[in-house]
Amino acid sequence: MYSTEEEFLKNYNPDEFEKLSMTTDIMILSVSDQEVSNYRKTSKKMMSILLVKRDDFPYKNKWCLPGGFLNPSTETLEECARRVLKRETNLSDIYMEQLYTFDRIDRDPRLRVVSCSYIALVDKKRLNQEVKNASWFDIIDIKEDKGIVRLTLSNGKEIIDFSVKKTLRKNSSDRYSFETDKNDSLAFDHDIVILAGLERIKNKINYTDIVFNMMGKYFTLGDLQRVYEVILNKKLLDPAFRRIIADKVEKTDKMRGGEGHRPSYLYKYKKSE
Amino acid sequence: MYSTEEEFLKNYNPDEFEKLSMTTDIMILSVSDQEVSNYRKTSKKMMSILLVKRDDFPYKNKWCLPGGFLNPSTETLEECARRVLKRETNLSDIYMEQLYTFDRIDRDPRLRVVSCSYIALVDKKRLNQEVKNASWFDIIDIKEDKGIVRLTLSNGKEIIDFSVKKTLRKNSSDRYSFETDKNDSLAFDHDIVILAGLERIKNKINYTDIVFNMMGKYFTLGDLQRVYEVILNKKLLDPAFRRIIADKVEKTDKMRGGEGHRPSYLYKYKKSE
DNA sequence: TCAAAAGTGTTGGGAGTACACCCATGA
DNA sequence: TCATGGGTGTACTCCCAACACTTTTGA
Repeated sequence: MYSTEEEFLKNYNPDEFEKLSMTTDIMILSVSDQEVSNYRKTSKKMMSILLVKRDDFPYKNKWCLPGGFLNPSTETLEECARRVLKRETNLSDIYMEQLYTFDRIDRDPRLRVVSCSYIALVDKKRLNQEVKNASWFDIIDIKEDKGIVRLTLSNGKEIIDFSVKKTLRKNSSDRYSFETDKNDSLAFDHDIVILAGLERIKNKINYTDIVFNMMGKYFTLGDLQRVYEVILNKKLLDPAFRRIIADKVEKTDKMRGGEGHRPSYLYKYKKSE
Repeated sequence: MYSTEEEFLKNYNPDEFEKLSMTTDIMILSVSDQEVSNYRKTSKKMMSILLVKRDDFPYKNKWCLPGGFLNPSTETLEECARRVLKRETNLSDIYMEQLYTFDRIDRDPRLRVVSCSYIALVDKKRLNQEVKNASWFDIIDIKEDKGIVRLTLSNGKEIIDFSVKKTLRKNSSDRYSFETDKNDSLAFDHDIVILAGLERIKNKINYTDIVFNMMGKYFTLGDLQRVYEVILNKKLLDPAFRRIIADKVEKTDKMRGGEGHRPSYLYKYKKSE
């Protein structure tokens, strides 16, 4: 192989190389409310991911994250990702960050594809456009047992599940590496992308303000807390939670009532300059 | 542009696309000792980065991170990075992790190149091979002022410096994005890669055991503390530091003396569970 | 003898945990 | 009236910052 650009260019012959393509794949994450029978209870929150149903050959009837090929002559990866995001949500101002570049050599049997994955967070209520083949899946269950994480997703009509092996990487490394355990429903390595994405959000929620990208302008502290709880996958104590987020939110004089219990003040996000 | 693989493949014509290439660029980081005059004092530690001098046209006499082109038909990005690492250090068991994928569209004026960058941590004392054109640069100064980070590097003969603008990304985002402020010495966008890499290490040192990849088998707690201090760029208090790392290290019965002050026990890394 | 680093004990404050409690609502 | 969530006060624990202090060495 060529080590320097000089060498590379000197020997550059397009036909000698197998063609290389890149895609961006985006995990668009939001939070949805599950309606509940008891008039007193608050609605249960769940994380949801936007998936697209494929109808082309090797992946017929599988679901995958929205994605698109990079056009190397006109756009950057981020621009490519934004283009996909616009196509799927019709919005341009969504929070988005690069997640990881995945490139298992056989991830697509037809082409050598390197995929740069992104995470996007959005308030589902902002979306109005129905996109062909796209559907929101709620994460109705996450179980972790002996390093195997099992996810169950549902879009109301169809239930899919898959499991991923989560291992600490060898030799005083840091985080986890993921490996498919069982996956019949998602195309490519998108099971891994989703797990890595959820892990990232789980970490970041503690030291950043990213949650507010999934909230509307006004929200109750109970709502906010339930979003935290579903992302962290654990119950939080009310007083503790309120103290922690106290300086990130601003109380308004609006209230929300009519819910079978004491009404609550609405808050809004307070940017800490 | 094509949105799905199906569309893409149907229209696939290699000549229509500008060729896309990928490289891996690796920030190989280590810690070096600066000899000191006073026989009592311990040697000052500094972070060092391995840079390669270029002698090809557009970058003649500029320095850059070691890197290499991906061969799409035979290797993954990680394998490509390991190949580069082996070439530069002659070692195969170095700690390495993916950093970020950079792809400014004009980062290389001759080709559309997407670069996937990696960080590698190594104990400099393990290296014996001299590599042509490669040289270790010590970070002799880091200054941050009004969002501009200025780095000064020296390899003993040559001093280079550059500065990078560090901004919080818009709209309740999380971390920083970097942008070149002034850079006459490094090729491509490697100033950004270095800053992003240092930032990553600085964060990770607190919640992982990555430091030990830069340490020899046996070390004193003073040495270890000084490595933390140079990475975090601040002084730590001895008792606090010892408590924090207490369960990560194991005391041995070896000692190091002959240094003009009380000798110290040597410790080794203790893998947790 | 003494400067420098090795190494340890003690105290105080701030953050998170846990629990107890009261308030307001609509069916 | 009462189940339910909204909302607040307080006591306790644990971690870490800060400081004080002793020990050991080579020139």
